[in-house]
Amino acid sequence: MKQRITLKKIAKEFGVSISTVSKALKDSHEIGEDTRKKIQAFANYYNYKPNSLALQLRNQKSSVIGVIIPEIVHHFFSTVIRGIEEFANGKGYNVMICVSNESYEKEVSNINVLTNGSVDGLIISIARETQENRDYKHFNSLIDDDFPLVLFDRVNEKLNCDKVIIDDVGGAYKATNHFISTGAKRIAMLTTMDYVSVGALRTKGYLKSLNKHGIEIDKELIFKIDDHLDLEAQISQIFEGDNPPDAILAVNEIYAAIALQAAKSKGLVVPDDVAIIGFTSGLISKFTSPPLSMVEQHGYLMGQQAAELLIKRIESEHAYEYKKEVMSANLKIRQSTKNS
Amino acid sequence: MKQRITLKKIAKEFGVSISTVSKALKDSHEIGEDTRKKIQAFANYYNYKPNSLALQLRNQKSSVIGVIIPEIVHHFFSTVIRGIEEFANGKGYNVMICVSNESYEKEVSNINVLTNGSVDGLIISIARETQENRDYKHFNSLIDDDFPLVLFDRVNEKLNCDKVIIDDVGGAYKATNHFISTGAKRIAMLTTMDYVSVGALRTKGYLKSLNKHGIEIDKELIFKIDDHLDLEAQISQIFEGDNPPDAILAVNEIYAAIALQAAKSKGLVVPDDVAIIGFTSGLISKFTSPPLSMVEQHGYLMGQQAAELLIKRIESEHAYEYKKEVMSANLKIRQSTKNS
DNA sequence: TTCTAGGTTTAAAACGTTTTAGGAGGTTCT
DNA sequence: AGAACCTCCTAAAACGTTTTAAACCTAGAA
Repeated sequence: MKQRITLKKIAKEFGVSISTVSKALKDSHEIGEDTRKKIQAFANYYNYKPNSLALQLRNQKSSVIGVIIPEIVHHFFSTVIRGIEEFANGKGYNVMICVSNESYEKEVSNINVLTNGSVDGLIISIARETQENRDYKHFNSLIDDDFPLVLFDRVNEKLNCDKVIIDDVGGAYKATNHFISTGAKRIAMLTTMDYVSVGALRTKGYLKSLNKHGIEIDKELIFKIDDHLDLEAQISQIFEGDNPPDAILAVNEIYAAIALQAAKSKGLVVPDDVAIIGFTSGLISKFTSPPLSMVEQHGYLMGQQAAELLIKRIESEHAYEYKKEVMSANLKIRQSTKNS
Repeated sequence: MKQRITLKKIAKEFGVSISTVSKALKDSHEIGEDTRKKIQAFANYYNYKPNSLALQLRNQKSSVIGVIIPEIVHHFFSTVIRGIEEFANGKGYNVMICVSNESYEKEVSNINVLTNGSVDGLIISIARETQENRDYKHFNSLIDDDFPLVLFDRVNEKLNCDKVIIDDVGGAYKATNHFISTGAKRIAMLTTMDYVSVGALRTKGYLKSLNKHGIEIDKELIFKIDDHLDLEAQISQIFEGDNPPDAILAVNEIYAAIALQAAKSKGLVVPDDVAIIGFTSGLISKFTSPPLSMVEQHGYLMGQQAAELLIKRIESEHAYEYKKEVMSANLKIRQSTKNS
């Protein structure tokens, strides 16, 4: 790669000092007009751009935001990144992405790498393995150092920092209410293992709705899927019992789509025999047949919110109390549910 | 945020010089054992990490790879990023993502920001608007400076740099052959405007197959969709003519899925009345009914390839000729096509 | 005693930038 | 003539690190 032009080289070229060049390029009145013009023309010709590393070092600020997500090939997360990216860019920040790949190890090492000065703050959604282990010391040490940190979607309530989450309880509550009001009697919950925070919260909303309507809870109707095992096999179990559900609330888009396929392959008609709602932010649900009713997750807004919280934190001189933003989750009815 | 500990502070603490501290932390034999141990213990206690900005400045190397993609909420691109991320991390690099949002302006400004020293090289997929305008001077100036650059998927043949592309011609050729061998007579091509490089190439493969089989080309069967307008409306036109196609090759997953919906809403049976194949890398095609046959795009491998080419280029001392890697695109038959 | 060798430590430059404080040289005012 | 004030420019410090060259001891050898 060709050597880039620096202030030093320009200074040498004209036999002036580095500071003269620096000021000339800033159009400072301290520098005589002809010197200024000469230097500007030269710098322009050689396409001078200040080295941002040097600037960052001097200013003790990188104007880069680090983002650590469990997985990037995932519609929801990429939507969030989009929101972060857009908001951050508008404020003059760039975005550096790392993927923890759901691994505790990698989450820790990503945090280590990014906090070595290359990043002014961090936006993170916690890895599955970390939630499983309940080991949050890497986050706590960040917090102890007052390092700007925003957690989103997969958060831990005990961590003392800014957070932005979806109203998981509310979304599941609304969905379950909708099932009940359209006549469903046996509503199944298709969820994750308990340690995944969103799975637990959505189940909570489901239970809340059943309770409110005085419907007895049947544990046989709560299916906890293990992501490490075969999804299709586990999900098709739903229809094996002798008293199968007439409605299914799925904790994410893939589960919902697989449940739909399984139902159809059992010869069941959706939504007449069984209605389905999934939490989603993806495109799949639009193209299944019938298209899936869903609880919409506004990833884009979530990303914007997270970036806004983070940048405020980065740019504020003094400490202030941590905020928790809750994004509402609304129901989008398509054809996998009956009309009320 | 708390001030981070630096060599200078440690040096002050012990009344020694900065170089002593630096060497002590590197376990250099030049430093006496007791001094070394003392300093190491102290640094460890205060969790000293070298400031990477300072290192980057000194070493004239950031170990960061910049990636500019047209859109991140897109299964194919996020898969590519995943491949880049994984390969780059393995080689000790981090990844910085920018989204051009298909805009020429933003592509230029992203390149400007990233090449200010914050990034050792760039991996880019060209924005639609840039392809539309045929204005590649920002790329050419990068190339003139010998700045490490790899283009992927949406490339321009005239640009003199490393490239990795999918065998678009071959993929479309195979898909069209499959249609012909399963008895299709009127094969439609559902593609983009000509300026999108992949659209043009896939159409080329389609034409090549027709030519080889001595099938006359019917321009009425080539539908060029304008991404700026309503997709559903344009795509449903396919079935309006009085001699509609019995097979459709779609240039991407969304077009294929919409074509499928349109066919079904016309009362056509897929694949009996009309067969469909789409270029895809997403999840949608798996969950439509019937699931879509597809030309698989190996985004993950593509990302790895791109990262490998780039890092080789970054780390090589001397110039060498530019490479073009072509990833093969194979056909995955599901239920939207007849069996041969 | 003086020299040498070896062990331990430091000064200084380098990476590229900005900024504060000040210096040179001229003009103007008293 | 001397003071005061411009205009134009520069030196040097600062950000945090690594590394080369050199300096300072002390012990042992001559």
